[in-house]
Amino acid sequence: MTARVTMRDVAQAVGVSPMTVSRALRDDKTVSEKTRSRVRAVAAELGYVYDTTAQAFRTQKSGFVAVTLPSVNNANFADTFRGLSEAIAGSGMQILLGATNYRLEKEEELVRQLLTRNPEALVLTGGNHTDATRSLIKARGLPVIEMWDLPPDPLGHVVGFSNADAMATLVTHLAASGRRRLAFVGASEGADLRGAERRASVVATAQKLGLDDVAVIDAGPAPVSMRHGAAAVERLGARLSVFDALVCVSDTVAFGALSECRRMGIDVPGQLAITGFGHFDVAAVSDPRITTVDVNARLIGTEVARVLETVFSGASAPLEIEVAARLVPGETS
Amino acid sequence: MTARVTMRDVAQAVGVSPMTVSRALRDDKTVSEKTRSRVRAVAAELGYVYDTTAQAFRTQKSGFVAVTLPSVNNANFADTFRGLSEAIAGSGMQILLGATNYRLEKEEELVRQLLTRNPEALVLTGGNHTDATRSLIKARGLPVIEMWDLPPDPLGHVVGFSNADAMATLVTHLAASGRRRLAFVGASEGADLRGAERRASVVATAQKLGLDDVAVIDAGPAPVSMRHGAAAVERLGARLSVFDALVCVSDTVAFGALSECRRMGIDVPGQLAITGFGHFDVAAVSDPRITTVDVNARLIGTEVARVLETVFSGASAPLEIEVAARLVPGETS
DNA sequence: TTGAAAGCGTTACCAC
DNA sequence: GTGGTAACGCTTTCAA
Repeated sequence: MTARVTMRDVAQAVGVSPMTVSRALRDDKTVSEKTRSRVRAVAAELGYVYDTTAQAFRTQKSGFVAVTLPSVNNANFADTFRGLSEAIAGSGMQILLGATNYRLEKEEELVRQLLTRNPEALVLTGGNHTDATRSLIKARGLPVIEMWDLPPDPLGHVVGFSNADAMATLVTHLAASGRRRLAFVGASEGADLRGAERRASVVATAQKLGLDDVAVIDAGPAPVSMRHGAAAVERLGARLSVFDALVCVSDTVAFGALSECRRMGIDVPGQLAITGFGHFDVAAVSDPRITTVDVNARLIGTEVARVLETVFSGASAPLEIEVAARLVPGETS
Repeated sequence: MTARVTMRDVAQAVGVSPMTVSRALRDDKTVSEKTRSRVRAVAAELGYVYDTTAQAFRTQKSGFVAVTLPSVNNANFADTFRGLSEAIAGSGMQILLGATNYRLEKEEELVRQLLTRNPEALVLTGGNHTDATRSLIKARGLPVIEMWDLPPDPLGHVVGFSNADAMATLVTHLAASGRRRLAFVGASEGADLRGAERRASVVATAQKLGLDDVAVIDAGPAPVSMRHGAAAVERLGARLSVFDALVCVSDTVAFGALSECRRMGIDVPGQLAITGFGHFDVAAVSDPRITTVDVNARLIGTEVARVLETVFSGASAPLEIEVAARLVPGETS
């Protein structure tokens, strides 16, 4: 393991100053064409690797955007991440990713950790944060984007949609086709805040439309998966006949529920409607296709990238970008 | 936006030297208990945030582990990432993640970029890399782990399984239950290298067992999704009756194929067996459950973390850890 | 078109 | 138990 090759080494080999090497490698036009190509050649030959850490230190610009997601293990959030990564790639920014596991305390810990890396911006999922998280961020005064939600009191920029509105549309759709006895299947109270918003909206909308009181079925701790959806339906067993629609917190839960219904010989949508949320592949491909809401997860990522560009180019007024969530009727309702 | 609070500021406020602050914040026992708590209190009061960039620069240790994955948008790789993140969290290492989109040239570009951040180790998916990637890494002499494969000529450590063996087991299973006319459904040649290994193994094993020649069905460019699986079956139409088993490159493709078969009224597994790969949730939950191979994606991540710990604690001999992939019989075969 | 000097915030090392 | 000094590799700034 030989010592690291630095600009100084390259400079020595070429017979110029480190400063000239620095400029040459950045394609600074004030360096003569000839010197630039010499420097490039020698750098390659010596196996020189640029040190971004040193650059970040010197310029006090890390080139990092810190991002927290509840989980990568969720096709929606993964889509957002991909949209963001790909759209941001050109700008030379690196994403520093952390998963909160749907827990605000974990988010706080993560933010604390991420801030020590001097990110130039912070992207958070959702509008709920601990007080400590909020003050950490405010004290730092760096650009923040909250996504996947439309928080009433945003920390900075926002790219999201109204989970409540989206769910209201879904319930209205169910009511229009004659469903009146709804059950909401989601995670236990507490962890999944967007899920909780959806639940509250289902309950409120049903009430407004004069439907029966919504039963809330606890499918387990967040994140709730396909298995949780199936298990919840299995546990309900015969009591399922009380309902004529199962409103699931996500497509994964809905798919689990749908599969279990098949096993139990329940006719979907004949006896029971099932709806999901998120427009996951599984909803579009399953037979029957699951009625769901497309939240445009990928676009959220892309839009966040656009906001970041705006921010880095000097703009300052907080942006609020609402991404449309739309009903995608399937064959389960 | 006030100037950044540094150790110097804290030192001044406490009335000690920056050096003492540095030690105190690291809970160095040579600093008196009293001083340590004073320093902590003042640091909190001033809103001091530790600068990891400066530390990384000074110590020449970045605290980063660079990881490349073909895609985050794949439950298997996401599981590996999660296993790795969670297991590594305690060590204080941060993951620097990049997605290659299943392309070696993109991997090369990523590795180049990631290396400028001085990662202390590099974790790559698969054993195939461009020559440039290989020499970049070798020149740097940093610990490397290749995962998800058992490369014949590894760059360093390995945590993986044999895609070929796993697939051979699956084909043997199909042959044992009387299937003889197999079709392999996967991505187009080129991109998905683990997929290509699986394909080759299916073809070879079928030949060895005296089955009919395997038809290779191109479901599209990697990554192939549920939709691709469904579309491939739809395109086959009546020609599907030529086969008695569909061996799919992944569970997502298998699920798409299964759903389309349902729509077309094809009896699975009566007329046609379907197998997947990866033990995704969808395989275990769907009705019928899909026969698949559990590759223990999460464990791969955990084991990579263990190897990293070993490496960071000073060990040097290349480790090769084989993670068992096992057949998970379902109801589609 | 090129170079010299200074410094970003932290810590290893040695001194006291 | 604490402090002074120097250095990590780069780029800003000013000078030539």
